[in-house]
Amino acid sequence: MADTDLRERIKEVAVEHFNANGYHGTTIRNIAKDVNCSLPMIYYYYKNKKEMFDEIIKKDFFNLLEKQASLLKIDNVVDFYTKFIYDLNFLSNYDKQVYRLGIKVYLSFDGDEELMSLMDEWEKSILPRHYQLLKPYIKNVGNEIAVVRTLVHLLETMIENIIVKNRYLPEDEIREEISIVLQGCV
Amino acid sequence: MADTDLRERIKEVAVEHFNANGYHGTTIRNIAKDVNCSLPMIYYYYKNKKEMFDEIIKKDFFNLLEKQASLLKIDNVVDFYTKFIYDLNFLSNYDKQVYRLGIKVYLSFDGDEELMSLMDEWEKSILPRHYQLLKPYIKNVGNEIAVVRTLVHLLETMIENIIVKNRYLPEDEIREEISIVLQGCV
DNA sequence: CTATAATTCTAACGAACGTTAAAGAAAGGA
DNA sequence: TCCTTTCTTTAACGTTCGTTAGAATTATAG
Repeated sequence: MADTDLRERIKEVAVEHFNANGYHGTTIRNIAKDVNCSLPMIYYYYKNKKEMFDEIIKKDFFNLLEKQASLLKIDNVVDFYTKFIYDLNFLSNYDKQVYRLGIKVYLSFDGDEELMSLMDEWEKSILPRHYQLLKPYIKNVGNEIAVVRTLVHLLETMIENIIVKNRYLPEDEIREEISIVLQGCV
Repeated sequence: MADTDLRERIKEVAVEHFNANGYHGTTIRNIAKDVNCSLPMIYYYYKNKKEMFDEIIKKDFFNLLEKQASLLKIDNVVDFYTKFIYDLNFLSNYDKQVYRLGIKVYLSFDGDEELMSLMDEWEKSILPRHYQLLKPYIKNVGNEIAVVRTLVHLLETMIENIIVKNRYLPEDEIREEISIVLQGCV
């Protein structure tokens, strides 16, 4: 086992535990047991429980979000958003769990004030980004902003179904729903 | 203070704590401190921590859901769903927090397997109920089921915004989004 | 081979947890 | 008045928590 393999392994197990039991329900001892290492090893690689949780959200979750956002390049609008959501089905287990944990913090079901405000900032950037993306392709009048807002809301629910409830969403259902929202606009 | 006033007060404070800190992050001592009673008083009225949590979900949350569902009577479809969501803004603080806690369990962010499966049953009833409600008013062909599904998904996000993120959703925004989904069908 | 640095362990610390025993106050009917 | 039931408290139990001290082991470099 190489240098930081154990560190990564600890974090993987921690993500599972934080997901299953929440921050307070997760114990360092249980993590160590599942990793098959001694308890103080956790403290060798991480300053404490809180810094571990913070690293998962601040590093891994936001990396994931940025990676996702960077993929936002449009050809056909419906095709594009369908693929965007559909691909979430095939994220790695670790990425899914990090994503799930992030959503948990986003909904202020876990984490602390600091992480929450990071989330708020991110959220504020969502609508403008999608509006800018869709702008060149929307031909309708008047209610474009409402359409983008509705679309983003719909995307949120679908993301939650895949990531949080761990369901498989078939491509045609995704396409159907996106088409309904965008019908006549694009 | 009457007979069961203290019992209710304890539950109110408990709901706040479960919401803010999760099941494991909530301590009986902190509840007692906020209620301004001694620690064993909690055990005088509730068998233990778990039964308290269970009562909140099984009694209060599901009562709330049923009360909401019983209001589902349609005149004008868009008006109706708009009002349905808009009224959530004005739920009492206690009802909002119970609702929030229920959603937390629904997303399996808290609670246990038993509560989760209760939620699953409830969830299965959602789509058929809305489909039956909307059926007489939908005039479109082919994709009615997808429209209902999309509508329910949209409703979910809006409920989450009001209840979980504790935001005020203005009536016209709600109406706009519902209209976009239902456009041409109703 | 030896010394230094990087890992990993056993053992324990104080604090906080859920829960309960046991007894004191308050209230109400006889 | 006294007795019984209902409410409320102080004090403590055993357990588990996050965290650390300090020593043992392993790897690395000279």
